[in-house]
Amino acid sequence: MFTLAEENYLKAIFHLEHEIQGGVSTNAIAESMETKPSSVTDMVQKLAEKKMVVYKRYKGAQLTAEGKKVAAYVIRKHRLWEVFLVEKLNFHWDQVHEIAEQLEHIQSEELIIRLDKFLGSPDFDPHGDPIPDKHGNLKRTEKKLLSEVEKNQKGVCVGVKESSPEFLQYLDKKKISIGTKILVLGKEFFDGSMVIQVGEEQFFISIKIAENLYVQTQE
Amino acid sequence: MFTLAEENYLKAIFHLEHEIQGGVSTNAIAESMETKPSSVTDMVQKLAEKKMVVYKRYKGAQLTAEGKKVAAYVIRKHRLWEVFLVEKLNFHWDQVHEIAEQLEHIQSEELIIRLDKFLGSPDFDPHGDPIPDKHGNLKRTEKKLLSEVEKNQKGVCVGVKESSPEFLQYLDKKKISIGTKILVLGKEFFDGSMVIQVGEEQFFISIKIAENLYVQTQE
DNA sequence: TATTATTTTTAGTCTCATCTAAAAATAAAC
DNA sequence: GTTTATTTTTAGATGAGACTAAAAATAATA
Repeated sequence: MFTLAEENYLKAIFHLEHEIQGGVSTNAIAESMETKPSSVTDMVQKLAEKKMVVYKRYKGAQLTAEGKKVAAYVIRKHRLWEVFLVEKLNFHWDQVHEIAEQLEHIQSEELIIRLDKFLGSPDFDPHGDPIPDKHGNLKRTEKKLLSEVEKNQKGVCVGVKESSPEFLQYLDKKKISIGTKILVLGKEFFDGSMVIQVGEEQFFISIKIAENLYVQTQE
Repeated sequence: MFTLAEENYLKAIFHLEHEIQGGVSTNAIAESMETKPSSVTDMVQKLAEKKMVVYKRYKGAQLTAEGKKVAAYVIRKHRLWEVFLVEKLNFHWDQVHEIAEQLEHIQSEELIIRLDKFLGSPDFDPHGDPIPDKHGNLKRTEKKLLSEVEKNQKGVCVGVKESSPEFLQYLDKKKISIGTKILVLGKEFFDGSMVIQVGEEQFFISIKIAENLYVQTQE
């Protein structure tokens, strides 16, 4: 169907389209993929022939509906594998990206159907990013930083922004992991520190913690 | 380290060395890989430069110690993934080969260490083939067909020779799967049929069944 | 042993995905 | 509104890995 390189380009363009609006520039793609602009031009032209992107000289590339679908499916595979690596093989959040980069290119629809079921059809990966469904649709994400949550509001931990070993160890100690419910009991204007409740425990956290933890708030 | 193509060649040569003795011929490799002899010559020369095989013009190729190690590791990965697919994702024996062909090339030592542990460090894959250990050593295998097992001897089912859906369904019905202990109660010279015991059940099987089931006999 | 037949290798070509260097188009600055 | 700067594209080259067709070495046969 698609080569490894083609899939990587589609994925990169998909991500860039969510950051910047309109056509994605050749240079932007080249930078995000650590390759040369001339290589990007070649590949984008190839993808245009395959109707995966709309491309006009000097005007950048835009994914077609079909291109979006393919890209979202690659991302779906990537994120499902990340869940597998963390939940089943006990990898840490920050160790799984490179491996998932490889696993995302395995070709087998059936494999992904079964993997998804095996993992309990998760909606988020270990970094808190939403997993596209089989049709390429993303769950509308209400993901925000814990520091943005108001007093007396609840959130479910869905990932981290920074993932240094020290931070992850801190979270382990405080029994915070994916799916953990967090209630904000108080918020100090002066330094942004918070008092939160996790399970039965109530404790103080600094702004540094709150700014590096993603939660999904109940709507 | 090694490209996908290189790994596949090493694997193919490894398998062929176990079938025929001495150097493996260019033609044999080409046939087993469904490629042309001229392509094989090219690659074998490349592998010889990398000291993975010993190669003399017109004399075939032979794996070096290092080449054997690399090949065995690829096979180890392949078979571990097959166990994962069958045991965890509930694939059938005959559905997993193609997917494992892809998964075996994922590069991450840590992944395989953890996958192995997750699966309980299995010694055999779902087809009854032994899984090389991390050093590339194969468990000396006493694998034989059930039809070769003598009266009053026991064997542990380790795989199937043929794996048609009908046969697998038959085995399911008789509650025979990997790890099932089978005792041969009687053997008919005339047609090779047998009476065997599986669990508490005793029943009759034809030669056709016995010739397609691999067991490991206790030593 | 001379002569076929087979196997294996060489030589040259092709595609994919990348690169460098140079040209062309667009954007920014004076 | 020219001129400079930046971005993007073309042109040509490279390395992997495969192929076809032809040459060379080995094996089989008369």
